[in-house]
Amino acid sequence: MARTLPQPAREAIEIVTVLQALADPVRLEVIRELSTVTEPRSCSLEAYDVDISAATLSHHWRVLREAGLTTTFVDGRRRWVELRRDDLQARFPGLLDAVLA
Amino acid sequence: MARTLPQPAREAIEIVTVLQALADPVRLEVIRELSTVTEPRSCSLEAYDVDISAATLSHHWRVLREAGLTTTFVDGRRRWVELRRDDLQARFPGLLDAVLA
DNA sequence: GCTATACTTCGATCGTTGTCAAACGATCCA
DNA sequence: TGGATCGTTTGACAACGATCGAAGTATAGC
Repeated sequence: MARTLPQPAREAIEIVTVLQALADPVRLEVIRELSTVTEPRSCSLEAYDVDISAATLSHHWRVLREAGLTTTFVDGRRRWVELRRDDLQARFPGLLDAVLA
Repeated sequence: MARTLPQPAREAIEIVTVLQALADPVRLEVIRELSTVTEPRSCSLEAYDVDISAATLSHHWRVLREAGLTTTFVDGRRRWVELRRDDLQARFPGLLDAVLA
């Protein structure tokens, strides 16, 4: 896990941006799938139950990361995504649980 | 309070639609202001701290109502809006609290 | 070095949406 | 009945955003 792509600090995460990021069926789905595991998960298209191109999924990862919902790790050619549970819980307690319930 | 404008039944409220409705700064603001009172509140522009036209606010009330977030009552020339707290709490427990906190 | 791999970025398309002014509809009241 | 008021709807426009294929970038492995 070489480096981490740029992402907002915990205090810089904005509620409107988070809601905008969650307000898309594809992103909500991948966030749900991310929430079922605790370790980082592969970024790749095959790992998710969505019917879009790799380019589009890449766009969604960026939106989620820039909104502060996920962390992306780069490891060679592979990328890994992880939900920022703690940061989100600290910033907006209960929000993620309510959305994913 | 003559009639109530059409709105989705509790079971028909969708999470993505609710998130889309909340993911706008103006709508989030008026929802916040609505949440500070328990009775229905006036629909009129002067009653809210937003910098838009009456036509645009009217559009936002429609989006919120159709998403299932609010109920609109018609009484003569006046309209009143109310947060659907119970329906939202039943459908997505904790969501509204988390968003408004 | 070369080539295959894994994902991103670019450029373009096209539907969606936030916005306003103007027109409209309904209601109240003199 | 005729205005004035309150709010919606319509029509138009610009900005945004989801999407894709193609080109680009970095890395692994030979």
